[in-house]
Amino acid sequence: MLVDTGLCDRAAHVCHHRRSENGCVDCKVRLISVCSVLALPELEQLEALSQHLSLDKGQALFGQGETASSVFNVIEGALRLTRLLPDGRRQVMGFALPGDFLGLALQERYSVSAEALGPVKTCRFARHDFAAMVEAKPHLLRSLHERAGYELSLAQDQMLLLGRRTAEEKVAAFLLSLRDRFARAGHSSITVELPMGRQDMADYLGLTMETVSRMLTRLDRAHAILLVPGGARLLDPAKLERLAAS
Amino acid sequence: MLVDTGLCDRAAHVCHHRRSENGCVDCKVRLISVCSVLALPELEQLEALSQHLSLDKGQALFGQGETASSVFNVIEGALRLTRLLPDGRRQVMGFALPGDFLGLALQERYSVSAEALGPVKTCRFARHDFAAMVEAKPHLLRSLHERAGYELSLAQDQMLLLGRRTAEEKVAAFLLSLRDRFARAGHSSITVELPMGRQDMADYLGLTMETVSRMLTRLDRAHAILLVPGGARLLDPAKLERLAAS
DNA sequence: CGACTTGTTGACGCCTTTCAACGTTGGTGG
DNA sequence: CCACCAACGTTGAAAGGCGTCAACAAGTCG
Repeated sequence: MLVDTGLCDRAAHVCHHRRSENGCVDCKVRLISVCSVLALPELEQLEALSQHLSLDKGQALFGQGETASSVFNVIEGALRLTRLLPDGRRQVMGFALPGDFLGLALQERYSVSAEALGPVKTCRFARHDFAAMVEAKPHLLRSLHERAGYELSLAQDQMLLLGRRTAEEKVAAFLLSLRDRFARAGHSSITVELPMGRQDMADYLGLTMETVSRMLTRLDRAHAILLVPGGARLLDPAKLERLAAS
Repeated sequence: MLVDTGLCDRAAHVCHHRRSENGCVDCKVRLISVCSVLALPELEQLEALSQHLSLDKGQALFGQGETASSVFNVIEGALRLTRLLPDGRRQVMGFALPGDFLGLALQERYSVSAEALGPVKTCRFARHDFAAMVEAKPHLLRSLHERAGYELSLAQDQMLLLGRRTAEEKVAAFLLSLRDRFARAGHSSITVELPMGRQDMADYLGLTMETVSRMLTRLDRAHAILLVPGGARLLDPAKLERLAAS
């Protein structure tokens, strides 16, 4: 698609050190990220503030309670967003996928911890710089606010799930919601990738690892899904919807 | 403070029909609502768009999925915000208290239903009008966005509670969080008012009414609280914090 | 190949739900 | 004034869903 893709591949290191491929214009997630509301000149302005940051599996991007010095756009890979109880019990608040923006509330401190589930590429901005840009561009703030509203709605879905659904319903609903999220990002497929482990799913759904495993095999045996390494094939989405009670 | 307070009191009905007391300037919740970021001339502008709306106990302000034609500021009383599963299971997403803004995401449709827990007074704006004002005043949008970030953080607290706390912890944490919310609104007291019924608490905490009742009496018998009609006196907040595991 | 991490499966126990009875409060009308 | 009723809350007994503990399987990396 682009002219210097070849060049970029050869000089991959330098390129990644600067910006995505040849800059924001060519960014894989531009059209599904907050950047999509920016015009070209604004995009260049943003690019000047950006900086690429890669993480390996398990690395933390930031921790709950830390001063929020940066905000991030996820370009590639997935992260889990978690909160901890003092005694170590963990709740996964969500999973960040390509196109997601981390720190959109622009608050002083991170309200969750973010850890890479696998290799991750992000676009980093100093919060101060980004906030200044937001201040100068109300439509960017508007876009951020829209996203915040969407996040709030997702959080409400999750509260309903955590409070009022059974284990089987939780797992079924989780698979469907993941499918929908991938579809929104332009990745429609009958096979849902599960970049997170069973424990992460459990901590997301308010269950134990064992129960998640049991429910997945139950759905498998009911021919609603087919478990494959690193994912699940949704054989019977209609049945899944019924089981999810949504 | 204002000249025609006397007049207004005598003509209370008309006044309430128009705006709070003598208008936004005298509004009880002005300093704790989104309006607090508005300068006086802006406040008058807002007042021109406002309209008072009162509800009786049980009345619905709006329903989930309905077109969001209005947004609201809660002036007096409390509402519950709920979502329903198709089979009738209910999750209370939160309780709106004086100073809270309903519809701050400014989305097309309401994501929850709102019902009055008792007599309620609200300040109503046509969403279109309010959105236009927000568009013209970035600092108002900024304020809305800050509130959205706070709401998101509360939602995360609740997800942690729903997913990872025991029944006793849930109830203890609930009492403490209610106390803190009243304190934020300037209503510090050792006795926490409980404007909602046991079923509403249960649907908020992901429990049954019976379990909530049992945990409350258990806390009472442990001398952590004292149950009183319509509320609870927090006898031993420290013990409560310990029991809440927060 | 062996150690380690991750996931699956089974047996058992407990916390919360379910079902049911009873108590309490407040409003209504005789 | 009090009987009556409905809504709300409390308490008990029993059942069940999910968690806990433990063994085992499978995939991964040195």
